[in-house]
Amino acid sequence: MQKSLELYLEDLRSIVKARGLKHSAQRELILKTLFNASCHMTPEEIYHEVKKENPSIGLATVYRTLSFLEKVNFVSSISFGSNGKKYELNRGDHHDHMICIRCGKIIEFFDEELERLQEEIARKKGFKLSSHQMNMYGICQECQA
Amino acid sequence: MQKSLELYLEDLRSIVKARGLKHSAQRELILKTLFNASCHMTPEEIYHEVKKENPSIGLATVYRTLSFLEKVNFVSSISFGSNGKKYELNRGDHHDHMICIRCGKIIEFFDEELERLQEEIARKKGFKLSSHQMNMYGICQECQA
DNA sequence: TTATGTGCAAACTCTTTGCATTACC
DNA sequence: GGTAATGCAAAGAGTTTGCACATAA
Repeated sequence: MQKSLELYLEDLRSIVKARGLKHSAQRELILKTLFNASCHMTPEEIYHEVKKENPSIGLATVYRTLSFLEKVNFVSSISFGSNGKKYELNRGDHHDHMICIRCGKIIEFFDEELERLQEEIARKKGFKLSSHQMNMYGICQECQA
Repeated sequence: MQKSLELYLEDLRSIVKARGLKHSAQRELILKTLFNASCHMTPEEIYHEVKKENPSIGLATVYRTLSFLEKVNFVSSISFGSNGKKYELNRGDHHDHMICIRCGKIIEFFDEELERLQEEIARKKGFKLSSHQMNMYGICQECQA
């Protein structure tokens, strides 16, 4: 069962309240946009999407909100070197990424053994793992054709 | 046995010649700097280091050279989101990274099972793997103290 | 009323590019 | 002599910040 948008919004409101911050329509709109997204989005893409519903929103608000949402663990980002980041909503189902170097497509996957192995490697080095990111670069099935 | 600087330079010269390009002292100096580096370096750090030996070198040359060296697989980079990249010489021994989110230290590691698992996951998805990058974020042993 | 959030524009950082000049082959 | 490489400065892209105003509590 997937977590609903309503639940995300409720959780966001609790966090906002708990931190003594204020409710904001923009923040919720950005969260909603990420909820509806079927793929990873750049800040610019989010900005354009959000503008459809609220034309007066500023790009800075998108950046500020994304930083906030990442800090409170609502979203994750993937870095693309000097080409910036892409964001996605944390849907509770952790996964890693295969990135096609030809068409840019991102394929998500989850592998239990991989997760277990990572924990083990970190433990061996005395490293307290908080998160990880595994990116596999290569050519996807379609682009090979 | 580690590959010597001389060998790196020889290999670089063959590649340069094979591509009909020209020898350049700057390129070799940058390669040498990466060879001597004990840790990952930003373009800026490389620039400052290289400047000690050749004060007239330009930052653009560093960027151009790093792009070239990465393209011919002499160096690898790690992305730090909007904070740019860090480079390291490819010493033939592939490894992954643990990055301390407190002090920024990068710990390298290699795990055979992890490598094998990655190949397997890619194969299952019909993905033709060309490289991967596994970054584990957390707190290193010293910072935990 | 008071502090947070916003929108705008300017500032900043990292990186790339255009161009005249230099260096290699 | 011809072409690649360089150094410089300017341009670009992505992101952050200062500030006045708007808005939630």
